[in-house]
Amino acid sequence: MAPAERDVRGSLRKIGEVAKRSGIAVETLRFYESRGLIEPAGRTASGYRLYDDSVFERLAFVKKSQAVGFTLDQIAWIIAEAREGRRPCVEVRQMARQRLNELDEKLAELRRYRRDLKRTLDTWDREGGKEGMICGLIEGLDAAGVRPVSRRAGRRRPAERRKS
Amino acid sequence: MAPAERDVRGSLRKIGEVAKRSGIAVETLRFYESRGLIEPAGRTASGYRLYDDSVFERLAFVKKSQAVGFTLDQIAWIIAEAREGRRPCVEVRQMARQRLNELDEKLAELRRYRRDLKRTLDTWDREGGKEGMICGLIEGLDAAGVRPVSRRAGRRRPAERRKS
DNA sequence: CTTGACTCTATAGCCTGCTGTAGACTAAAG
DNA sequence: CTTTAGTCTACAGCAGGCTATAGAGTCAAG
Repeated sequence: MAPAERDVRGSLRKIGEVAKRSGIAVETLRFYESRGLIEPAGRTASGYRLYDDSVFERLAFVKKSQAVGFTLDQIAWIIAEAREGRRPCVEVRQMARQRLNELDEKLAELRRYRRDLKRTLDTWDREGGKEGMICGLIEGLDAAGVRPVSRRAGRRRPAERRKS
Repeated sequence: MAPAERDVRGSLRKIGEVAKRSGIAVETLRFYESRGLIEPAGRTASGYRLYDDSVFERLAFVKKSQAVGFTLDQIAWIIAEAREGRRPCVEVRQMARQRLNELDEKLAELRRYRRDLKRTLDTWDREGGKEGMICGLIEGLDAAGVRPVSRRAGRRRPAERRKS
């Protein structure tokens, strides 16, 4: 069936084969192209994209960068820099460090959150729900972020209070 | 000043006051209404929403539920159940347990991820980047999720990204 | 030649929880 | 009465990374 079943290295592949071999969906590949992440080596007369094997390295680069936590925009930026002959390694390192910080924050937040949730569940298991209009389980919790009628302010996120 | 500066409990409040007191933006309150989370006690002749103080309890319920990690749809479901006279506590507990599981998975994944990233950064700091077409820092990493044509494949996780 | 898999472009939708805009009306202060 | 802040509805947009659809053209096997 597949016309390029032979594993000839160096041959040009159509998008479907690249998709199969890379495990990345055809539409995603086209999407990546639109985001400046990859580019076919050329096109057939009828417009089919043709890729050489370097696309796999490129895709690996993209995946690795995603694994570091970079956004597609960041990755596209890195690739564009490289294409213009620059070596964005310094910035890449900086970006990665920032990711690590964000990650630590997120991790700490998630741990706090998990601890609270566990505590909540344990409490529920021990005591069952108290009475409540909807579900005492929830209503028995401490409020976070809502001040019921007369408490001082204290927001966690600067997401409110703007005028248009 | 504001017409309802007096703290008369039991009086009806317009949406702006509810927003101020709850710390939740006006548009968000309307959005919550559209999602079945809250409802005004009534309307003025001219169509202004009027809330009694129970809205604060409701909003607290919503916030607490969000803190447990429930989606707005889940919260709306819980509220709807309660409105039909049922006590969805059993399901709530189940949902919370599931959240805890998801959370543990996510936490484990994030920890692995952080460890890898840290390792990557340490390596970079020690060795600097090797040569590479784009940035040896990244290209020196192990692929995960992409099989570059004929090298040993990646690891267990099937091309997963951490996502919300 | 027919069939069916494959590819093309362009565009819209998904997910979640909001956020913002336009255009019109209402309320309260001065 | 005028001004200005508040409110109304309806709908679009955002972030991020895809995913899907429509409608048309292409290619190779049978």
